[in-house]
Amino acid sequence: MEDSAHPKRAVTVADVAKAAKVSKATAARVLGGYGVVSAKITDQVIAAAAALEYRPNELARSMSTGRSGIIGVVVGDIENAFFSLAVRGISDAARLAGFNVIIANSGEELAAEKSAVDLLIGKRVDGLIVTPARCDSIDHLQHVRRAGVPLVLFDRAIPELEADAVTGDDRDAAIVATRYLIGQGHRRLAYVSAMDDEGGGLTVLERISNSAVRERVEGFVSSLTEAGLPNPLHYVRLGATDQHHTDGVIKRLLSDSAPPTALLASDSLVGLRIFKSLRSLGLSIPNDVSMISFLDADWTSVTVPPITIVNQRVYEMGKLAGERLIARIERAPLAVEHLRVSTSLVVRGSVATISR
Amino acid sequence: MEDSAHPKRAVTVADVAKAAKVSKATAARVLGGYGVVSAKITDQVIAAAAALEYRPNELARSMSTGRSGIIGVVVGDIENAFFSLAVRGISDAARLAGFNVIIANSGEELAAEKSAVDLLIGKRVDGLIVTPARCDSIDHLQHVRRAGVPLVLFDRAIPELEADAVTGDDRDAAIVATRYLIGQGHRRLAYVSAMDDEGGGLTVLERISNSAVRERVEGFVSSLTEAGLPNPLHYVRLGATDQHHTDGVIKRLLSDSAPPTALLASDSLVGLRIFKSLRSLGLSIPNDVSMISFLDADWTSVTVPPITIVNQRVYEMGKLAGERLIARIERAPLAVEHLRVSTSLVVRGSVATISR
DNA sequence: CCGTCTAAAGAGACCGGTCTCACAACATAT
DNA sequence: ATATGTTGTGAGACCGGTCTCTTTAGACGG
Repeated sequence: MEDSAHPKRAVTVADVAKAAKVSKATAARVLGGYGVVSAKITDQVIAAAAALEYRPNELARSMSTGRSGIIGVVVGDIENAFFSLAVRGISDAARLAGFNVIIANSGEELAAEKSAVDLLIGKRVDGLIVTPARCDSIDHLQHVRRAGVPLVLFDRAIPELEADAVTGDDRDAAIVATRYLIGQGHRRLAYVSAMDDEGGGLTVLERISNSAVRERVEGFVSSLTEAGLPNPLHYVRLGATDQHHTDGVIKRLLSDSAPPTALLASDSLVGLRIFKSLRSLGLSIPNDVSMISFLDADWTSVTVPPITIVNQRVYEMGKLAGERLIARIERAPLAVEHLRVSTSLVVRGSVATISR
Repeated sequence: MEDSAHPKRAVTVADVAKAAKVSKATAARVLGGYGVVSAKITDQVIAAAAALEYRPNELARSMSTGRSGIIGVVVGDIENAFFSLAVRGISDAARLAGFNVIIANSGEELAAEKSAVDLLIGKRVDGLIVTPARCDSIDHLQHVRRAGVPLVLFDRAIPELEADAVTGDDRDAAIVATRYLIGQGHRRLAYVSAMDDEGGGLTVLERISNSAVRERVEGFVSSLTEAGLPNPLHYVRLGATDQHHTDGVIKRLLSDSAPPTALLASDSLVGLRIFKSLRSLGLSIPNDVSMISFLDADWTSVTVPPITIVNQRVYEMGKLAGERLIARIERAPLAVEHLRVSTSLVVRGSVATISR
């Protein structure tokens, strides 16, 4: 009774050709929309195709044309609003140009990233957008370039790799946020990131294998230095990977003999965790401690107080990355560029003014 | 200077075979991991493959095996936390079984959904997970079935279509939430959804072409009826598609001669918009009006008051859908089932108790 | 020493498209 | 009339794998 009894060999051009009583080549010309065919034969073929419910096998098409019409995207974590917004931007750019998107999650793990890249290359994607988990391990990306597959890095740049990158202007963003805090009278500022905190014996900066975070920390540090504040790295903390760890990080920061009066959260997930940590400690924002988060996530505008944020135009970043990649796919010779999308500070209510 | 000068014809089994001085068939056996090959030759081939940096062309592989190892997912909007969580669940299930995921956005538009489905079928995905934008237009999905491609519907069921569906237990969820509100003394309850409000001359229920929303509204209505409350559809409103429209919907609801005392938001995006609407109207939750939202979105736990929600286990739903699809792909004969993932009410602070 | 059996390797068809080339039919030029 | 050009169609190679079938070589028995 099931029509799935016959595993239903798909209808091919040859089938259509036979039904329309023309050669396979002719049917293919009509169906593929290339070459020249008379109007009469065209109609015959189209009618036959409709009757048989012909659907072209894109796989076979890709095989002979060498183009798959797919762009591969490797992100850290789709569940993160940052990436889902970016993916949306990429998808929109792709759709506009007739490309499709295949997404792989790396979970910010190098091994997963490598295998995802390998797999996408295997699928013969026309191009690749990658958020590199680490900026210090580039073999697999080097291989992408050697394979001749267009590559655009997203959110994080790797100067040693000759590949386009689309990032936010992280250094500048951190500077603007930090200067703002200093301008509001803060003198002890902390920077909190979710980066894995593993490297033993390395300085904080050396441990940051993620260019976006590093640039921000550098901007943060340079602003503190510029303001003549001592020991700028003292309050830079990594490892806010989940709520539990964040609680620990925050508790330790605030039990310092001279605790920071303001916290800068490296992304909206960290920001949310910090917010919850502070709340569970019974601390009031901004009276007890001020904070600024990156990314205009949903939650930041509905808290009390609403959170002052660094607005990263992530959708635009994604769209730009998509467009750049497609440009590279369609007309190859382009100079390698690092595109920076500017950010802006959105002042809301989470920063107190400290009077001396 | 550029190595991209040579468009770098990819390395094939034939190349590896030549380098290893064996036949193409033998090299393919080693590289494809099938058949029998002596240890010595195996080593030769592997060495040659490594030297040439051979990467199999999955496209060609899929062509001959008939399996692509890809499952296609068509969602309404990846930017929506509901879908990105679901996609995460699907991806995890897929990865575990060695499948990859290709994602397409329908923007909840039927035309986009159709073309996405067609395209994925063209790519010869091994199976399809679709969130149907409308439950009353099923030609394209019927075609998926006729093409013999396994299909699982997500979030919304279509009984007329013989296809598996994974949804939340929407009816029950609405009943639990509604009864809770009634139990807290509320007598005038509103239900607000983001569904497009287009159909002229139809009753509200007829206009809801989305089974999840319809089930919820039905549950909502039946609970009101059960409690003996009059005119249960009076406060059911569609069209909260963006902030502006939501502001309008809320304003109109609350200027009713007998305004509702509690609002039920159909999803977390609507919930957030309602929250903002109420705030901009200067109304206090829950003193002036109570609300419950679907989905445990980030923002719901950090507002003041935190929002009472219906917890949909979306990740589990996604994972279940993925697993179900894969089961169907790998061992076809399975009865069609509608799997419901139970939900639960998480009571927080957005519902007031009304004493009479 | 020959025949048989089996393991390992090679030859080549096939998947479903694209695309080059050959060829037929007819129009136009000489 | 033949030479040349144009247009539409057919035949078949090709993409890079898989996989079936055939062939070769070595092991073993009698």
